[in-house]
Amino acid sequence: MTRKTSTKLEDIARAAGVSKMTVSRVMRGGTGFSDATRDKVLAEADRLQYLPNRIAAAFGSTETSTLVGLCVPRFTSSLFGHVTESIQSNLSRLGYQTVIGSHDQIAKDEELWLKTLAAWRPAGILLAGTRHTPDTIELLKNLAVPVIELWDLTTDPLDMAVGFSHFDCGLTMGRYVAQQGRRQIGYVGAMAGIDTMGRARQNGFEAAMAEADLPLTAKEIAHDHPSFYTGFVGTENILARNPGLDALYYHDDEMAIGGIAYLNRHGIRIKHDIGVAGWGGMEAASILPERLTTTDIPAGALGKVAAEKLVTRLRGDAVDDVTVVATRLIPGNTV
Amino acid sequence: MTRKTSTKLEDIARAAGVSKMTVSRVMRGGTGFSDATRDKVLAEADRLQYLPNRIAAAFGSTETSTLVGLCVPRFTSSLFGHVTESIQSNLSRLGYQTVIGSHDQIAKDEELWLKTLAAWRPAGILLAGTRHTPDTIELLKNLAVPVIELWDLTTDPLDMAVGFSHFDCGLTMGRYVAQQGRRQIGYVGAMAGIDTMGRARQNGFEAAMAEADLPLTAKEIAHDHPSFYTGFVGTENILARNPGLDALYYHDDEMAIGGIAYLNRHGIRIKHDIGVAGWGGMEAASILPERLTTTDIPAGALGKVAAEKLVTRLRGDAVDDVTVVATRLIPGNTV
DNA sequence: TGACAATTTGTTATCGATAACAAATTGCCT
DNA sequence: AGGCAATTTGTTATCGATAACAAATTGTCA
Repeated sequence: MTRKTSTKLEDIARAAGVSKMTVSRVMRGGTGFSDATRDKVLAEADRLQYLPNRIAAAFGSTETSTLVGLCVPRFTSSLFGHVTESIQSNLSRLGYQTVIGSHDQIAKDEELWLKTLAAWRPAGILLAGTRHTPDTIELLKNLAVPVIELWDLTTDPLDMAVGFSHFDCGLTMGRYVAQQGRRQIGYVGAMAGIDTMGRARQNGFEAAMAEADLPLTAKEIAHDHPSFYTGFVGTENILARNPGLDALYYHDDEMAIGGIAYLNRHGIRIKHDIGVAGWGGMEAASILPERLTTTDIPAGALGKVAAEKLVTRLRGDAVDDVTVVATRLIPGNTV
Repeated sequence: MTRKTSTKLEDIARAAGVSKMTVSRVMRGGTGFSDATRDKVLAEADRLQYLPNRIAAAFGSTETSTLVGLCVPRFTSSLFGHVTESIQSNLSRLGYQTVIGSHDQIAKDEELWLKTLAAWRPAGILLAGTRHTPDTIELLKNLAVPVIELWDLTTDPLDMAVGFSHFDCGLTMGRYVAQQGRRQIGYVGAMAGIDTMGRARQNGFEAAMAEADLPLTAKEIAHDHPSFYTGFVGTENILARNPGLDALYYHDDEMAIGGIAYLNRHGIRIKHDIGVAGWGGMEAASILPERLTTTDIPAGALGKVAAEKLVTRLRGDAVDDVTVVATRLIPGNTV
């Protein structure tokens, strides 16, 4: 069997004239060795270009896996990009490595990803979303590691959760739009029947309509992913069927901006003729002549909180099961 | 020492009445066992809810690490989001797990990330960029695993490369803009002194200007990250200093769109008064009333090629050192 | 049927670190 | 100096799989 020949603890131990257990202790930086020993060992490790072997370390112990799994719907979304960036950099800072997966809202794909990840005995798991297959839930239970569900707090967490209520986002926006005097209000969505969180926002929005005795006049839910184009076309479709609409709530800002592009191109004045509200607080909205009415999501903060909460738990300290991240309605000037 | 109690090969072996070596062979799906044995073993594995232990497998062998490292500048960029998405899904399909890092154009951060990843003895490494510290290069050499540099082909690859020439992107666009009759041309960039690839595009662009005997009239290179806002402000600055400009080439589409927002807000007509060219082919450009003049980057294809190339090499088959991914100038209607 | 090849199965050693415990050394106090 | 505690260091067993080789079984053909 051909073996790697890189420096190992035993080589350092021999060179420094100590046992490899002592070297192990020094390398892990705890206590239980004299200053002289530490200096000698570190000098030899440096000279021999020692590269720690975490596979062997994880194998020999129960506690030292530093891999953390992160599964999101997709990395091409601006919000998930910020979450990923934040989680990765914070976990890295705390000494963990991030193993990623994406499921595109297909719970079975999350399960398949989790199965391969589980073979690596990760220290913890972060899942964006709350819809899981029964096998996923059972596997997570068997793994017995901390799990944080990100993004949505609509349902009970499996273990821990960091996020906010999408229902409340929709509810709050719905109340705001109604309060601005809009009466013929439509919803333009995406990923029909697949995206539970967009659906939760829609439900919240409809609840606000019901409160105000305003039936949600129209809905246009595309089957595609949310995108500028989906918003553009969705707006075209909903207005063709419902010419009298005076406000539109979109799945997200990207679609809202696409919708605004449609409205601009057809001489329909934003706010004056029709109100537009988005969700997500994406930077792209900054190019609009008027500030977009939307809900700001602190994606970076969410990732940071999640990473720190996971590590706190891994270190054995107590943490709250659920952390709510504050979202903020940005009134803007488009409704 | 408290140990995990999950099912191991030995448990299956005992239950199925065979040796654990036979179970190992069956689980890995090769040959060297009868159909009857395989069925018996798989049935027991299923009944006992066997979860493979890749840490032990990787430890016991030289060949079975399935972790692949991916380091990009940041995950919040649309293009890198697409690359990440594509690499992750393709590596996953081929049986590998993706461990991510981001360096935000700081070579030292890439090195630190690589050092922690190296401890996991990854099967391969994907790096977006070609600027590395000496220690990074030495570590990669010692690791002796396939390395693919993504994105830029301007310099010689360390091992393998998948990408395109940023210099050529700038050169081609520069020639196009000059050919459209523009004579007073400015460049609006970002991450001054940090981003080598944006710089390469700028160099190519300037080379085209020199060819056409057009000195690049003005440059405005922000220190910030590229963003809509950076493009907005950069445009304001460059025009304040150079009112006569008749074309602007931007670091990327995001900045170009920000620039267009500025121009629109000040009644400056795109194309008629001033030409605008971007880079990247981002979807957000689809909201513009006219199609943006830009260079389309096939980020998804690039990721797929890189993932497949890495795996081909890992399987021991021959691959080309360098794969060029075709970029495409989109004439659009803004220059 | 016998001989030899091909296939299937088992045995033993091993990867590189850590846990648990034991032993040796050092420090501190009276 | 003596005795006890605290610190430092070493020894042994072990994690769960795979590689290499050996043995047993099955298959094939003259």
